[in-house]
Amino acid sequence: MSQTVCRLPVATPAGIFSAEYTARGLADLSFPLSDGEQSSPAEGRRPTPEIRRWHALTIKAVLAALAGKTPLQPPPLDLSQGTAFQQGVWLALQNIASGQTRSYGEIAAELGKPGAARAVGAACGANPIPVLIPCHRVLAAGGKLGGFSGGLEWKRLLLEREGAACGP
DNA sequence: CCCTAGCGGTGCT
DNA sequence: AGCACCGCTAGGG
Repeated sequence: MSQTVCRLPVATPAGIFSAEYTARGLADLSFPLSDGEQSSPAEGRRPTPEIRRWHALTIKAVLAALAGKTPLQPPPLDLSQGTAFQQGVWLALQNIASGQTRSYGEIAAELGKPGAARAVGAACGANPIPVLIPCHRVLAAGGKLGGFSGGLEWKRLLLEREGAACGP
């Protein structure tokens, strides 16, 4: 269920992201591949008019995020592939304003599971839509940077662009 | 700084 | 059921 309908490129000054859509919305956003390998420009079925509309929103939102601005209207997100816990985490992440940060433990507590900081980290790592779902705004306790599946350089860059305090 | 124990969720066997 | 992962954390050298 909820298969990928098509994959489209998102060109930015920082490289070409890749967006995957299902009938429900944006389901995956990948960072630009490391120098060298190219992804095919597009894959899957030809985008429907609806998906083309969503994709325009995706492009705007990603560009805005990379510029440190808060995108006004992101596309609908299809998070149905996640477990209930992961969806809870991803929802909580979307409530962190640009420039703000939380710790993994704080997110866990917010979800009523105070001991689940590590699980929150795992859920952040499973976030299919980085940048738009701002998993980079979650730091380790004590203001330390913590990890980032897309590479810590991205985490630092995104935090810096939105003027967040990140680490000593 | 390092190391250790304990933690919750997830996926594989 | 068991087990081995993890973007963690608190506590102790």
